[in-house]
Amino acid sequence: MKNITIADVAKLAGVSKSTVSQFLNKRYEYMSELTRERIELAVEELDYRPNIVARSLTQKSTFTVGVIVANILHSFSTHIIRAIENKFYEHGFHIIVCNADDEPEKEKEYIEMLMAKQVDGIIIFPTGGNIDLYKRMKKSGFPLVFMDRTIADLGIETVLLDNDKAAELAVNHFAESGYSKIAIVTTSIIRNISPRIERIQGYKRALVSHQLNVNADYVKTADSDAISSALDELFELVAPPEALLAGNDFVLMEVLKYIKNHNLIIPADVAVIGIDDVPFASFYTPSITTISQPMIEMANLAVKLLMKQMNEKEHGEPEVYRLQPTLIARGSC
Amino acid sequence: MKNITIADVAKLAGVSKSTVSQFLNKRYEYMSELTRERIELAVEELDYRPNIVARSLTQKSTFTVGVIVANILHSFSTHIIRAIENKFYEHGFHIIVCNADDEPEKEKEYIEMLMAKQVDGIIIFPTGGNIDLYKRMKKSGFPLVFMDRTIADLGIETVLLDNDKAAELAVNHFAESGYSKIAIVTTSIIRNISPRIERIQGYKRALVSHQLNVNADYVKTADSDAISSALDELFELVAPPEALLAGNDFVLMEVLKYIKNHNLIIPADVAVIGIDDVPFASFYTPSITTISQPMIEMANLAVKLLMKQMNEKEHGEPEVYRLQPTLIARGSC
DNA sequence: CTGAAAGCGCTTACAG
DNA sequence: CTGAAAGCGCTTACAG
Repeated sequence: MKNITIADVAKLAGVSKSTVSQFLNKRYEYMSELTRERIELAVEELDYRPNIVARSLTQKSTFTVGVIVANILHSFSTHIIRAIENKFYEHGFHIIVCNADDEPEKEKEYIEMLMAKQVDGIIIFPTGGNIDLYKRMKKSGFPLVFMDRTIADLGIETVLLDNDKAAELAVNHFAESGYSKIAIVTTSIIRNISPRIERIQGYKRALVSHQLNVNADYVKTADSDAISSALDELFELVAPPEALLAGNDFVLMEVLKYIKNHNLIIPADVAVIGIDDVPFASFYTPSITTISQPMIEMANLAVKLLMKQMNEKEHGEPEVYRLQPTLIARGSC
Repeated sequence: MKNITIADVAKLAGVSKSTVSQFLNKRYEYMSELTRERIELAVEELDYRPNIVARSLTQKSTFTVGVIVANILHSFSTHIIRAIENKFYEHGFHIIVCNADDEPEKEKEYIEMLMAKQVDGIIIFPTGGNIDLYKRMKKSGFPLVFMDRTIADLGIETVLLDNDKAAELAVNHFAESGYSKIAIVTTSIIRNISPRIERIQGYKRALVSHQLNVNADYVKTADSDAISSALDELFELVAPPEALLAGNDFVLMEVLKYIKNHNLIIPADVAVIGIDDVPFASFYTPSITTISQPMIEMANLAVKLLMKQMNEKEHGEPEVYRLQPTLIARGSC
């Protein structure tokens, strides 16, 4: 069951390996009709498939890129991965998906493994825990794009949501519906995960622009498993909030669980808006008003930027691209 | 910015490439303490990383496996991918995730690309549209495991849910709650996608065992976008069903949308059970009774079977493994 | 228009 | 205990 190689094709077609290689790479210009046909036949006959590993070794390109997501369980991550995969498929590239599980250590191992595997570039949802490594990659000119999260002063091209704006849209909507006691809940902000920080900033700024009080008690950050008790604290306040902005899909689910368990009514007791347009938003009761991210565009842009880096030796000034969120008004506010 | 290779290390350490290679592969037995230390230092000094592509070429193993899912948008697929990835990570393997998008043509391209890339094995959620190709792979001894769906008479190792049992659990639960007008809705069964067929069979068998009528009008199969009209037909029957078994997560979502749009009450107007324990089941109103698949075990088993095939030349008799579902009783029935 | 040769960066018998 | 040589399956100048 030995593999058939270019040598077998060459022998059968009665030409040299070089010529077969030219054929495989569709460089027909200097090839006689006859030669071409004979090779074509031989390839057919042997059902020959080029070994891409060997090709990669000579060409210094594996036609594979890595995608390391911080946490694959976010519906955002899954959708982005899918869109990235789709786009690269069009270009004949494969992606290797890695899940850092929010652990910088795991992220580091993945980066090293991917580079050892000679991937042509990497898209990372950075955990933020490997600054030195990011710097070294950047310095060595390795094609690299950040997604979803930005890290200050690194000069790495980044695609992310205009998070400030996302929070602002939500607060505007709450305010226009007459709410003034508006709280925000996000997952943990250790390691300064940028979207969370920016969403809180945007929330505060928007409150101010509506001449509303910024109440520190109304800003909660907690790990997934502690969100329920954070909500307890919120609702035990003398003046509990009447509107809740959920910072992402995890938080939204925790909020909805909490509301259900405490027999609260949306929006009569508390209005809700979630950032990330989760699949069930439209048929939940009541339907949930959400802020949607332009995921396809974000994915396509990241792919485009990475491809550009892979194709050009000269890298331009890296930019941070902030795409615009949209509010989808439904029944929860 | 030239890459540093084993030759650079050898030169710096003052030994041959062979010896460095021995070192890298941790074959220290016949190596003097001194040599080892010098190589260690040289590797450190140069920050040398082996090129895995080159290694793969000689070793005929890429330490990479492919996973082709029929449709990545099912929450089941995502969870399985995550668990597979986790398990392979432990073994030092990477996975390349491909999404066939329910298109046999795309599945075929992926299989060919993965094999050209010399992956060590593939786990497929088969679309069912490439029987000849599956056969050829099997015949050539290429490590291959099917997940979620089985294809008759192919002799390929398969891990899937006991689908018959899944439907039975649901029907039992409906019956015990006093329902007799029980319908089942699944996505399209063209190409004989096995879980759908088996779930319908299990449904029928369970009805019989409860001495209930098997009413052909109560069995609906339709593409995602046609489920809504299938439900119309169901509810326009002279004797509309009072209980609905949703064949998977897509169907469940369509069912819930439909129910919401028509102002029906669960379970008063219609009881609902969904196969696949979707994330929102526990906090939906009412909470949704579901049939849960043992996803982690299924993933781990598939990995184990594939690893076994990759490590043994002699393949034993391929088996079909059906894992057991569990019913999670909640408020919708 | 086509082929011989060198090279990509490793590993693997084999010899000493 | 260590090294020279061949080989993995391709591609790429270069020569003719």
